[in-house]
Amino acid sequence: MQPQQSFMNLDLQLRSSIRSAVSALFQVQYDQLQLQPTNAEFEGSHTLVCFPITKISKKSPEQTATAIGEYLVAHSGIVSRFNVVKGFLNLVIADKVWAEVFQSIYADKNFGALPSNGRELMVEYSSPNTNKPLHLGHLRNNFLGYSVAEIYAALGYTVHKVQIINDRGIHICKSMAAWQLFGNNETPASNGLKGDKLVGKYYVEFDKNYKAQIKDLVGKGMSEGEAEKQAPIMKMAVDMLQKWEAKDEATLQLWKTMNGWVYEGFNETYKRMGVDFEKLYYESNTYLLGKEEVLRGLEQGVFFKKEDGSVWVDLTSDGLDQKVLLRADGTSVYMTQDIGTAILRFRDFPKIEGQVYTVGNEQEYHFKVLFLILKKLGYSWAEKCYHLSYGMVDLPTGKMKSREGTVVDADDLMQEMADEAEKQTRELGKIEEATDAQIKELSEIIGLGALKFFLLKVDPKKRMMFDPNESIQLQGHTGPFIQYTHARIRAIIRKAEIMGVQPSEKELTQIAVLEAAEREVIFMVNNYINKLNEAARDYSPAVVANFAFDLAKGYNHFYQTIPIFNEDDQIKLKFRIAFSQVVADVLKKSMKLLGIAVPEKM
RNA sequence: GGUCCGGUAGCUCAACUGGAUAGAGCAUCAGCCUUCUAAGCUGACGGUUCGGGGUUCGAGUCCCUGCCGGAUCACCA
Repeated sequence: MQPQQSFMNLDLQLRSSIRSAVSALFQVQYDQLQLQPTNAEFEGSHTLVCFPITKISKKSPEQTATAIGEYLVAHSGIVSRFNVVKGFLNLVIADKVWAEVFQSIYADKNFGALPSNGRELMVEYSSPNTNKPLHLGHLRNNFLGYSVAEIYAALGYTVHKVQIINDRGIHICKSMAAWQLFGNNETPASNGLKGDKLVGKYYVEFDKNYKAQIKDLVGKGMSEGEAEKQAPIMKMAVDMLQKWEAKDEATLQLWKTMNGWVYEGFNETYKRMGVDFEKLYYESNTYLLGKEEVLRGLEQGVFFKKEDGSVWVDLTSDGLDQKVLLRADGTSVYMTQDIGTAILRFRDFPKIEGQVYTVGNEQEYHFKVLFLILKKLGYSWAEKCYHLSYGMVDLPTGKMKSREGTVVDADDLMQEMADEAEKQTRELGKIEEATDAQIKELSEIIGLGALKFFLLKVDPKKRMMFDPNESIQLQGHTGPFIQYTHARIRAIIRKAEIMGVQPSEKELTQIAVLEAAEREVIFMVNNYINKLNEAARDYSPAVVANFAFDLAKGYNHFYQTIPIFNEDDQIKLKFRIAFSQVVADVLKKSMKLLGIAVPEKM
């Protein structure tokens, strides 16, 4: 059931009218109505597909459609005209009905934000390793996860945003080893480098030396496989990992220090990205719980032990394979940690009905297995867990490879976008009285808006192409296009305020005739909640992004055709001010769900 | 090899989950600033929806089959 909405629900009314028509005409109860937007080439806004109804009506599609159309015009009170093309019944909603629809939206101060539905959800996103800085792939991840969380929140859910930080393991030990060898006690404070960048630098340094050592050993006649194990720097990293697990004080100290640098760097990046988290989980805190759970599962016979002492789960009956959960030496693997993390989260937030994991599609198998294991352990919520799987971000030059140095750094990219926005803002020179600081602030909004929109407009599950030249575009199907539309409307509102034009709710319904462009836009705005539901159902911010773009486009069409302030008719003038106001609000709200701000001027 | 995902205009993406003559943006070309912000608007050009079968009133969408690209099938995370 749809929650009660304070604005007039045209769709529901129309559906109910059509059902009445069908039952009156054909004496049959029919609920599977296929209602869709009317194609632009025909008159009308809503189209009823009548082919399926012919089975009931025992008439041709045209006759069926015509009969329903005539009935609706005579009895519904909302349909003023209709036309029939083949089996399609195109309905024209009366302008006074549109005016009422609009008025109810205008009057609803909370339009687009549903009241709490009492349900809780957790959304995990970001979840980086602590050995290198965030990159373009993380940007897609963060923007996606953040946006999905916001969309659910708008629909009345209480949403908890979290992440799991992979703070332990061989990767961070590699950076630690390299830093000890070559760091000369360098710190972010001593050299001014961002903490995550500094640690990342030593991760690269490790790899460089590691490769050189392997090459050297192979040159001395060692096999490649053996050399990978025997390289001194790798032995050092492995040794550190073991010391870490044994809680060696000096190792822990170094680990804490270097992770601390990384977190400082990450926080700066998150701040600029505009994302936030209610609670952070650290693998170093959850992997032990995972281990306990696995041992419990072992006792219960859910898992089994092999001769060497390693613990496994058998998923062959689910069409999957066997999977290791604890190594022979008792140490945990990635899966073990994720089991612990999931359980811990449900203990921390007992009211959540499920979790959304925003993680790349290369881990689809992992999550399939994870959810199955949790189910086997007896956690019923496992079925409500969802892997929000998204495709890789490709560069025109191909795949991003951190080892080949082809990654696009998140900080650099955000800076480039802001710089480009600033350049174009200054070239256009529209904001005459702006200070330098204001221009910087605006450029940040525009640059980040462009970047976020670019990454969010594509269906998450699809792999996407990131062309720097295209992403930096501020025209066309972009965030700034929508921001610009908003800014233009705000200029109109400011002017109306100066002129003292105050739309009143009562007058809004007095408008007799609407322009086509106005009808179209009201139709779109009226569809906003439907779009949010669709976006939530599909975990796809792209739905919201494309909605906002279409709405902006629709409004721009109106803007171009109708000079608002040339209007003598006060009712029309006021209606158009209110109408513009509503569009600006909905643009702002929908962009906010994408994490994108909209400026007052640009 | 098994499993999963994808293939739509020159390029980047849509298509309300089976509906009408498949739509936008970019690029190219032609128009629109003495009027609310031209980061805008209007038009033109652009398609065998990877190929081949099938299902039905109707298929980009569902089924089968082949081709191409990607991911995954680790005691890595």
